[in-house]
Amino acid sequence: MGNTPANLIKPRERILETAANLFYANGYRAVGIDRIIAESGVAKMSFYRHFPSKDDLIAAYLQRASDNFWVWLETITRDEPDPRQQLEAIFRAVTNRSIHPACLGCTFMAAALEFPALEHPAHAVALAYKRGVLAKLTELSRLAGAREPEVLGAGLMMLMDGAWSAARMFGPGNHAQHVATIAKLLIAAELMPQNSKKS
Amino acid sequence: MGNTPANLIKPRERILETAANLFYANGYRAVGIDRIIAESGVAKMSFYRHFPSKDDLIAAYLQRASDNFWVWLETITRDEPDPRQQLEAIFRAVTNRSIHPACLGCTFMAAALEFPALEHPAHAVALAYKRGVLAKLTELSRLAGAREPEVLGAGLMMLMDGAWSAARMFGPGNHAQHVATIAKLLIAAELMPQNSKKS
DNA sequence: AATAAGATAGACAGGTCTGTATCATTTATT
DNA sequence: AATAAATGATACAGACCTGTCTATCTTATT
Repeated sequence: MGNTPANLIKPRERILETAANLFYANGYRAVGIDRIIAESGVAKMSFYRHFPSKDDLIAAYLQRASDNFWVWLETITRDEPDPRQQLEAIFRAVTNRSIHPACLGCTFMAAALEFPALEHPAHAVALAYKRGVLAKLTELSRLAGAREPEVLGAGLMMLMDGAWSAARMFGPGNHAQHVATIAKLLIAAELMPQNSKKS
Repeated sequence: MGNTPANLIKPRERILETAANLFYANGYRAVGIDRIIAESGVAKMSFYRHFPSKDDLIAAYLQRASDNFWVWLETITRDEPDPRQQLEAIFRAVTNRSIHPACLGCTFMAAALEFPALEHPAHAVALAYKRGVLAKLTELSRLAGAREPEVLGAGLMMLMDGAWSAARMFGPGNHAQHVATIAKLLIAAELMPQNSKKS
């Protein structure tokens, strides 16, 4: 008895899985260690053996979330033939994810808001992730032939973060449903030199 | 002695002012009642006479922040002759604010992230505010002659929230500096029918 | 089978949080 | 000046939080 699948997974993974759900849905300060321990079915000392402190757990969770995101991005863009279509594919995926009821916004943004200090481990992991996304979008913009890749990259980045914000703030059925359309429009505009002349 | 200006302001205002600074900079759960009381120089019972609970204070603060925002928006758009230029003026102002060192992102977004339940008073006030902004941007888009005002309004809304996110996540000198350029580009694209044809 | 390592269970310490109670003092009203 | 209302200072209760300690039990390794 008691040989439920959950008990066969090692404690560290069970903790990270439980923490992921709780942190994402409720935030970081709102979720206590006791609750994570109770819901993951792990002893307190086992927890502190794997994670010296709550901040360490948060940082580990964010790192795992970051890794997961890059895998997700890779699967999305894998079959797209060129940079422009890769960008458009990314924003179709963002649309699909944003309007899904399970989407509760961006957990990295939540980390930055709850831990304002840039040096805080949680903020640092979140910032590294966001820097990576911005760099990726900028690089794809450059490869797609944008006149000002940094500007287009910044614009797409803001659209993406705005979509996550909409999901959290408005709940299901929010205006992030239009992000793919807007992104496509923006890409088209920045790729046509006649539209990007200075004022 | 002790007649410093701060002591001449009524307790309720001192509390709201202190709470504004602390909540905006640190978040809501991270700031305790005791700290607000200490820094505003008010007795605990005076606090609880004006605000029955911490949640009431948070809601009152957010309502005041919302009022302040609409005043700010009014001053920005007052002298602009037409809807399109009003939109562009808004995003110039967003740029200026985002890149300022004192900008720590959007306090309403922080409220939505720390209080996920849509029914929570803090989230409710934040959501009402965001709905208002989205409606305003959509209305200006419509008046400016956008083919799909809801799409343009949604896009501008996401750009704005993305700019606030950038400010919080990256600190001073972030990619929100390009939001005015991007917004202008997007408006131009959506106002020219040949660019908004369906795929 | 013997030994070492990891996990469980629960009590516990020290701190912080929200909110209440008590009582003296200041300010405003009449 | 007398009275009512608002504020100040501080102690306190009860809950919760992070992290530690001890002692028992299960699982790997050799």
